[in-house]
Order: sequence, then C-alpha cells, then structure tokens
Amino acid sequence: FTAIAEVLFGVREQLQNLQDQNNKYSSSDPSKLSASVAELNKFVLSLITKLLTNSLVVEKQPIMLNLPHRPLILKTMVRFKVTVRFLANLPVFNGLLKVKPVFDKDVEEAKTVSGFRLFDFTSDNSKVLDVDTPDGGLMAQFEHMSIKEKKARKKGLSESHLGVTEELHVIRFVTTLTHAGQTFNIEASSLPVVVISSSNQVPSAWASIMWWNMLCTSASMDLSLFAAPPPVAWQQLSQILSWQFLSVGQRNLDEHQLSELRDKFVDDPEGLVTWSKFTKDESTWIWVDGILDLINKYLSDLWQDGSIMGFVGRERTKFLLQTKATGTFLIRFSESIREGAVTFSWVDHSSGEAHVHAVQPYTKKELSVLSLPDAINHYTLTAQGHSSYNPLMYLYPDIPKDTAFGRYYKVPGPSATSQNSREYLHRRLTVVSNHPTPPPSPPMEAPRMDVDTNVDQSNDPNQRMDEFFQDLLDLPESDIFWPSFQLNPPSLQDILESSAPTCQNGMDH
Amino acid sequence: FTAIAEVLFGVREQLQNLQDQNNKYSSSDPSKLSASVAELNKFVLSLITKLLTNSLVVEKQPIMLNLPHRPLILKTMVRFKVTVRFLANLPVFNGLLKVKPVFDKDVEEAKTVSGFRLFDFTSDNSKVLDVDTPDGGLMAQFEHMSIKEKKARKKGLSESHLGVTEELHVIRFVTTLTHAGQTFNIEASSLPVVVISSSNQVPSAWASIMWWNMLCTSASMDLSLFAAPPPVAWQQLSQILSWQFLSVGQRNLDEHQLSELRDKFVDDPEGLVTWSKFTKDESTWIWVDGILDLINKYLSDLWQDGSIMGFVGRERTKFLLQTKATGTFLIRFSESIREGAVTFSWVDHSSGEAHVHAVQPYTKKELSVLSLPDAINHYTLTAQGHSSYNPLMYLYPDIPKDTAFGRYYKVPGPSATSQNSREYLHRRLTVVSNHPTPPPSPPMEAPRMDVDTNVDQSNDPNQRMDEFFQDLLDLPESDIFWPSFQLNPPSLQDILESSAPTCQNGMDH
DNA sequence: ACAGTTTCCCGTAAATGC
DNA sequence: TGCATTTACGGGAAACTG
Repeated sequence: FTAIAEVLFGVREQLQNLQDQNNKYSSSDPSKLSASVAELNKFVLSLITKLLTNSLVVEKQPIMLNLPHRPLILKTMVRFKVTVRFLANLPVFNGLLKVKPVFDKDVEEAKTVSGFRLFDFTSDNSKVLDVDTPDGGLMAQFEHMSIKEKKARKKGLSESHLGVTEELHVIRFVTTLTHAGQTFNIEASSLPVVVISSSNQVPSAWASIMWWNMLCTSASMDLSLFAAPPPVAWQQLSQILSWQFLSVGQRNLDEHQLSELRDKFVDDPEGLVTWSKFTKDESTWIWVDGILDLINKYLSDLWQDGSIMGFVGRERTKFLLQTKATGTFLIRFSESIREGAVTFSWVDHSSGEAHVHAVQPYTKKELSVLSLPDAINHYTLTAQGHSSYNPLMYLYPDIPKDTAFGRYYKVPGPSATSQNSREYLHRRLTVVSNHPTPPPSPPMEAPRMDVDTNVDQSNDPNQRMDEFFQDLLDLPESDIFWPSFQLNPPSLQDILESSAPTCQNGMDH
Repeated sequence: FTAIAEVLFGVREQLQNLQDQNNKYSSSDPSKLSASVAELNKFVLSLITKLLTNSLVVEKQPIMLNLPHRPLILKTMVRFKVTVRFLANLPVFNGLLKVKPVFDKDVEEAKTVSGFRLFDFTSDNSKVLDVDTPDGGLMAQFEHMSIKEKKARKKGLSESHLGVTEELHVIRFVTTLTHAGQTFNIEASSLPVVVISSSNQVPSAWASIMWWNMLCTSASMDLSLFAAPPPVAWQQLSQILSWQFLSVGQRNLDEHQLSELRDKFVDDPEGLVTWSKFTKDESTWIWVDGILDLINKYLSDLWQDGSIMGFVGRERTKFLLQTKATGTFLIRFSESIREGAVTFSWVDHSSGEAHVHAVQPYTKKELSVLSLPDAINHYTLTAQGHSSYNPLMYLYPDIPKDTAFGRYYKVPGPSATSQNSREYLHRRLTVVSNHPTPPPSPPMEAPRMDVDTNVDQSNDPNQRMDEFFQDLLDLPESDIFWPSFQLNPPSLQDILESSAPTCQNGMDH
C-alpha cells in the first residue's frame, strides 16, 4: 500500500516535472518545438488524467458497525461506514475535493432487471469534503451512513427468481477536481454490496459476498453474477470456510473437519460446489453458519482450544471411539438441527462390545443457561437398579475431562461443600439420561477412510507493479471499476484488515 | 351507555321541537311574544351548545396495540389507537365532522413546568372524518397513531424532580360543527397519558396510570398530580393490585396474599400507601410487576389453578408447613430478586424436628428452558452416601404433586421407557441440590397471625343520571374535560372493557 | 395460498444528556 | 461523576405483497 503510494508520488513528481519542462519550452521557444511539445503536452495530460481519475479509492469497504466480521452487507436503516482515500496526495488538493456518495450510480441492472430494488441514502446529502489525517493522507470517513428503500421498484413480469440477497449493488463516490485549468471527474466504487432488510437475511447475504469474492478474480465487476452463478472449486471454498472459523472462533478447520465438510458440499466428481448446493436447495451454508453462531456465542473457548472435533459423522465417530477406553467422548455438531446444536458421543465397553452413544443435541437456548463444560461435567446416567454416574471421562483421544474443561466449570460440583447462602439451598442445572438398555445400535460398517485433502494454498500475488502502468494507460476509463492496483479484487481478509495483504496467517481481528 | 344515548336523543328532539316552536312563534307572531321568545331562543341555543360541545367523547382511550392490558401508556414512535364517538347522532351531521387530534392542546404544564417534554404526532395531519359504523353510531377510529418528541424542551433550572413517567399528557380532539347557521367548537380529551421512550419504562408508567386512576375521583384532571402525589388507601390499592393479577393470570389475589402484600406496602398505621413507597424509594410495585410478568410468561396455568401461594413470607411458610407431612411444599415468589423469580419450600421431619428448606429461586431465563412443573417433578436431592430422591411430594396442604401438576409435565420421567429416537439418547434437564446437612435454620419464631383484611368492596355508582343534565347546564365549558356522564373518571377496568361497567366479576379483559 | 420480504416492536445494551 | 432517559438494533414474529 505504502509502496504503491510512494511510487504514485514518484510518478506524480515526474509528471509535474514534465509539465514544467513543457511549459518552459512552450513559453521560451514557442515556434521551434511546438509540434513535439504539443504532442508531449497531450501525452502528459493523458497521464495526469489517468492518474487522477484513478486516485480515489475505497479504502475501507462499506461495513455495518455491528457486524464487523461481515463487510459489504448493508441493512436498510442501519448505520454503516465507508472510508475513501485520495492517493495523489498533493498539498494543493487539500480541501478541494468534495466527495459525494451515490447509490447504484450508472448501474445497468437498476433499469434492466425486473424487481431490482432501488435505494437512497437517508442522511440526504452526506457529501463530505476531504480532510487531512495524522498520517498526512487525504481521506474521508463516512460514518453514519444508512440507506432506505425507494418505493416503486420496477415491477416487471419475469421475476427471474433472484433472491434479494443475490442482488448486488454498488456505492460510487464522485467528485470533481479543478486544477491548473483542467477539470477532472473522479469516481471510485465500492465492491458489490448486498442489501438486506432484516437480520435473518445476514447468512444468505454473507454467502453471496463470499461467493462473489471467490469468483471475481477478473476485473469485471459483474453485478448480475447470480443470474447464472458459476460453481466454485472445493479447494477455494474450503479456504474461505476455514477462514470463517478462524475469524469467529480463532481457530481454523483442520483437514479432518474440512474433509467431512467436503462431503456435505461436493457431489461433483471434479470437486465443484454449486451455488444451489451452497445456499439454495440444501442450504448447507446456512447450517454451517448456525454452527458459527453457536461457536461465537457459547463455544468460543472450547473451539479455540481445539476441544471440539465438531464435524464428525456418526460412522467416523464410532470408528474413532471404539478403540478407546470406556468413557472416552468427543464433541460433535448436530447434522440435523439447522440452527446449530452440539452433542457429545461416548464409548462404552462395559457390555463386552463397544457401544457408542450420543446425547440429544444441546441448542443455543439450553447453552444459554448451562455451558457445555458444565453440561459435560454434570451429565448423569441413571438406571433403575444402579446408582447414577457420569459416563464422560476422557476427551478424545485420552484427555481427562477436567484437564480439558476444568477451567471453564462455573457450577460447583456435588463434592463442593454446600456453601448455601443462608437463604437458599444451592442448586445446579444438570442433564440426565436413562441408562441405555442395550441400544439398537446399527451394525458396524467398515469405517470410511479420510479423504486426504491437500490444503496447500498458493495465493496468487496480489500486486503486480509492472501491470500497473500498463493498465493505467491502456484501459478505457469506463472499464475501471476499482483502482488498477487492486486489479485482482481484494480478498475478504484484506477488506477486513485493510493493511498489506499478508495472506491468512494468525490475523485475527 | 345506550341508555344515555337514548336520553340524549330524547333531549335533542325536545330541543328541536322547542326550536321549531320558537321559530314558528317568532315568524307568525313577531311582535307579541318577542321578548319571551328571544329569551326562550337564547335558552334553547345554550342548551344546544352545551349538548353539542359535550357530545364528543373518547370512547376507547389511547392504547398501544401490543400492550392491550395497559392503556394510556404511549411509547414514542410506536403505534397506538384511540376511538372517539359523537353522541348526538343526527343523520344531518354525518360526514360534517372532521376531528383533529392535538397533543397537549392548552396544557398549562407544557409552558410552565421546566423540562416538560413536548410531542407531536408523526403521521402529520391524521385528521379523520367521522364515519358510520354498523351500529349507526358516529365515530372515528384513529389507528396508526404515533408520537415523537419535539426537540427543544423547556430547559428550566428547577427540575423539581419529576420522572418522565410522572409527566402526564393529554390528547385532545377538536372539531367544528356548522349547523343551522350556528358554529360550534367541539372538543374531547383523553384521560391523562404517560409517554415513554423505552419499554423498560412500562412498569413505572403503569404505576402512574394506576395511581392517577385511584386518586382522581373528582372531575379535576390534574396533570400535575405527581408534583405532590397524595397517598392512597391500602383498601383501594389492594383492589387494583388484585385486578392486575386477575387480568394477567385469570385469578385474583386471595386475602392471605393481599395481607402479605399489605405488609410490603403499608407502613402507616392508617393504612395509607405513599407514592414513594409504591414506586420510588423501595419501588415495591416494580417487584410486583416483575412477578406479574413472570406469571404472564411462565406460570399462567399454575397461577390460574391457584397452585401458587406466591406471596408468603419465610415465617409464614414455616408456620404453614411445619405441621404438614414430610414432602409437603409450597410455591413462593422470591422477595429479593427484583426481576421476578419463583422458588419452592418444603418440609422435612426426617431428623425428628421440622426443617423447612427452600431452593434457590428460578429466574425467567431458567424457566424458559425448564417449566416449573418439570422442575418440581425432577427436582433431586443427592447426598454422598445415600441415593438421590425428590423431596417434593405434596403441594400444600396435601395435594399429590402429580395431581396438581401432572397435566403440565412435558419432560418424560425417568420411568418412561427410553423411547430413544434411534438417533440420540434422550435427556432431560433437571435441577439437583446437595442434601442439606442439618441446615443452619434460624430459631423459630412465633408465627405472625394473618391480618384480616376485609376485601369487600363497594364500587361507587358510576352513572348518575340525575346529575347529568345538571352538569350539562351548569358547568362552564372550559371545565369540562371529559363528557359529564363520565363525571367520575372511569375505572381502568371500564377503560379496557369499554362496555357497561359491571364491576370486576369474572371479566377477563 | 403462501413464501420470501419487510415491518413492527420488545428487550437489552450502549449512548447520550443533565 | 452518576443517574435518568433515549437511542440503537438483534431477534422473533406479524404483516405485507405480490
């Protein structure tokens, strides 16, 4: 970033020099070099124009204040912020630039697509002039922005069945700069945003943003992407999924977890995932997002510790546990409960052969009154004749449960001397199951082996200096949607970090 | 109501006749009776004026749609509705009257009191013309009303420390009627309303409404009531409290419960309760309201059954239980937890003498995942050596718990054969306490005897026909705040029922 | 008739005012 | 500084609207 800015300044200076020289020549020696000078002048002017009209960039993409992990999702009537920066930082420009945000300016789809929603900013004329920052940059922070839907959307007949979260919009920033007798029309555009009206649309909106981000590696900012959404490679999807878990729970998915997830998303021999599989028909993403929310709210500690195996199918659970000591358990996410739920499975050899049991999953509501560590710590099996006991002893593979969870217990165990407040008898919420009389365990199958997904990832180099000037000179203005130095669209990580793109390494924010 | 309308019509007809006669006389015999006719004319006109200017009434007081139990509380930016009716229902008037609601019209306090908030309707000119209803009445329903605060409230110095929920406002409805050459300015006013901005202010707002309702038996609608709020008699307060429980939980308070509550509210030998005691210093009402909410959300069945004794002090609990069989319990509300919580106390004679234990109260959050019947049904005491058991057997005085609660159990008991979904092992949330090793029970005191509160209630007759015409003729217009037939302000029940006030008998909202 | 959207609004948390 | 009041919105459910 800084490097680019510096280069930009260098170029600018050169241009200045050229212009100066130019002026000098044309004034001192009007007749002699007039032809070549005029040519030079023209060339310099075109350089300057290209430079200036591409100097306005969206530094921080639109982001709702309360959803800092998920940029580019805008909810109507809810505040978000954007930051734009002007890279050609000449002291002369200070205060000259008045940037006006315009919603869906020149967006073809707004007129074309039937049912396309139209929006406007609420804080009417939220034009803001550029100001100086401590770093000396020329930038503007648009806090307090929000949009509302304009009535009278185009009601065409062919609804073409795009959901609202598949509708991409754009915020454009426009300004004009008048300098040295020349007027430049400068524009910058945000990445595509998804506009929602209710927070229950966030998961699908985020799905769209992720999908767009995975697909748009070219410079074409196709707002109609979801009219015919292409599939993405599992290789690519897995990275972004893993990153979701990193940013929510401070821990990536490991290869086993990814392998299990792969089976849920991919049913294509070439490893492609369709948009339909991702969010529509089976909306597997919605399920994953429910789990992300579960982790975020109730399981962040355990997830970060790696205590939650999470994505483990029934078969694999059985395979893993059956060779372990009685009382070994592991923590899995429910595969059937859409809203996110967690359960544990344990193995019992007491009857001679290995039985693996799983308790009915815990939902968010239940976890809100009883944390998972406490639930595990106080889980009880009862039987008519026998005394009750807790079948959970070792977290897979062989960690004593108190070692893994002891530090998170909040409810005192039964052994704790009842320090009753003199008022009331203490109590604790526990969960009890009946001792499973030899359960109807399905016949054991040959355990499926792990698919060895290679999770190496080569991130394509994001900055290509050499291409920069070429693009700057070659591209017709109308094609430049974001500044050329971002020719490859930034990854979502970059958007959030808004610093030099050091690709995915321990960058939690 | 209907009776009044009929009488009104009778009067109107008479008036019409008089007027006709009058006209006849004055036209046919202009000279002869001119003096007395003029006098008569004047009198008739004054009668008509009185009648018409008092014919507009607020039929249904302002009420938020989502708070149907609590009229006269308005939250800014939240929709409410009001209904006005014009009682002098002449066909001629149909469509002539255009009623305009005005907030705090002519309210002295708006200019006087420092810090008095000013409000306006949001749906700007929500004027609505009168229309016919199936019953033939002339009325207007103002649905979709809402108010918002006007900036720039008077900022005086002497804040005089009235809370916002002690600030009374009024909605006035104005219209003009031009008929037979005469123009009448007609107004009607709502009862005082409390304006809040957040739902956490509802309990105090309702306290104000109740207090006003108890105090304002005279025709003076004093909006400054809370500048120096008078106390009310416990006799009166107890009725309204009991009614709260009736409308929320379909069951009144019995005399024992009222007696316990009396001790919490009254510390005056004459049985007066101060406003301060009610909502301020000790804000006992807030505690009661928390319990009302608890009943409303989680205990309505049990409350309606009368299974919840509820308001029972520790001492009285002990007194009641100690003579009962081991395992007898009763359900009480926590006296310390402000937000409303419920607990049970049981008696145990096993150690020879009677011990009464109480479990740590259950909060709303806990009841949201485990209903009280299930909590009781599965409550467990454990001890190191012994096997665990449920100490709760009989609901006071001697009802087997399954008889009282059996129909509400949702979680299957341990005896139920584990009909495990083949997927998961069933589980149930339970609550466990350690067996109380001889508890530090405070020395027993002589149980306080019940105060015998006489709960007979003679409701003052609300309609006094005889007074009606007198008032109509005698009162100067400016004094008439609500139509004279409501000279005694309606009780809150009346407001809610808006039918003939058959005072509190099985009338659930 | 309904399904995808939006609105409505409570309750909580945070911000604001005084 | 603290409290009183308001604002902000997540979330669940009703209301809309094709």
